[in-house]
Amino acid sequence: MKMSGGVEWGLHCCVVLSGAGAPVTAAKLAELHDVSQSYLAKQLQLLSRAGLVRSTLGQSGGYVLTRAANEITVLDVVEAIDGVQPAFRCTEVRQRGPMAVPAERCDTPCPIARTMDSADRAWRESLRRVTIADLIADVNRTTPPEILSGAREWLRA
Amino acid sequence: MKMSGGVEWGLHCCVVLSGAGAPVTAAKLAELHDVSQSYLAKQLQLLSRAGLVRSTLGQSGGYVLTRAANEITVLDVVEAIDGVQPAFRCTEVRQRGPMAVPAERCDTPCPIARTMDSADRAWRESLRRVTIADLIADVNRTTPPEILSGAREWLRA
DNA sequence: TTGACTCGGATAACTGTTGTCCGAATAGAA
DNA sequence: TTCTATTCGGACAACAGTTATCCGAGTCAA
Ligand code: SF4
Ligand code: SF4
Repeated sequence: MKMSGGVEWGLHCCVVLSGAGAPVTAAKLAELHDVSQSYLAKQLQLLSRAGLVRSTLGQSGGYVLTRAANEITVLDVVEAIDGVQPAFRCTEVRQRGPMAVPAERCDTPCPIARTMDSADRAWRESLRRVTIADLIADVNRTTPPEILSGAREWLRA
Repeated sequence: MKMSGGVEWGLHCCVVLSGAGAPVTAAKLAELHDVSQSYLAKQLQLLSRAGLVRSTLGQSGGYVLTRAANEITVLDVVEAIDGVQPAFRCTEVRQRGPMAVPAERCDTPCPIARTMDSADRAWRESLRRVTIADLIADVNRTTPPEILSGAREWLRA
């Protein structure tokens, strides 16, 4: 089980975008994080489709957040990039084989599916509690100020 | 993000093994669930390595649970088959690029990694609360008795 | 009007998962 | 004790999903 690595990039991009007032291009973001700009573009497309960021075309274009940082949860980003379907997918094994349970008795989800679903919900709920604003606050507290201002300056250039 | 489909089979096998007093072969389990016996064997190997089941070779051999059903949690099975490493893996983006944070300042995990780790722990904790015995109790409650006894009889043959 | 710059979706390479096979080891029967 | 039928175990391919890339359509500023 492996989550898309693009989630990490997406979260970093949201944090950076929140700090920069002007639109930032995908190329800039890619260079700042030293990752493939083509692939990062794909992740930004996903964020755009989910309505988390808005893209501006043409010169001096780029990406901007559509909402305030405290209105975007980590779960929003994860679901935008990694998808919304849960990790566990039941294949209805109980309806196959010689001792199959008839389909009309399978109206209620089996205990296995319920357990997995409950765990998945706990996971998502945990991610929903943290917003981009929380991340920013933590970054501001733990990162040397000269690096923060330097990065902001580098973005503007 | 997708969990190994073998988890579902592994859980079903644990439930079945708990009901059968005698060792059950991989071929029987595969036919009962109507899945590839070669691939199911692979999953059973993983359960064996994790110490959840014990294999007996030779004639009248097969698999048996090593512990009581209420001593085996769903998390045990998941971790045995799907692995123990969390879905999110940090690539330390912050140490790369023009505005890299120096490595000596990265002693504490960043907020993103902490958030993901917390959610992963909540997920695992939720799975740890349910045991195979709980699953069995639920199955006994919701499955027609004739199918249960029929399956047990079919296994013996 | 021009022009250059932006994102967007369609297109390949790669890693991880799924599925299969045959050999080593064992328990029971002769 | 020997032999054989039967079992599991790890090594070997096929598939899918993820990762990475490219070029064209559309847009804003000059
Ligand atoms: S018993 Fe549960 S996990 Fe198994 S096939 Fe049915 S719904 Fe899926
Ligand atoms: S900031 Fe967090 S998620 Fe990003 S690279 Fe560093 S540790 Fe990983």
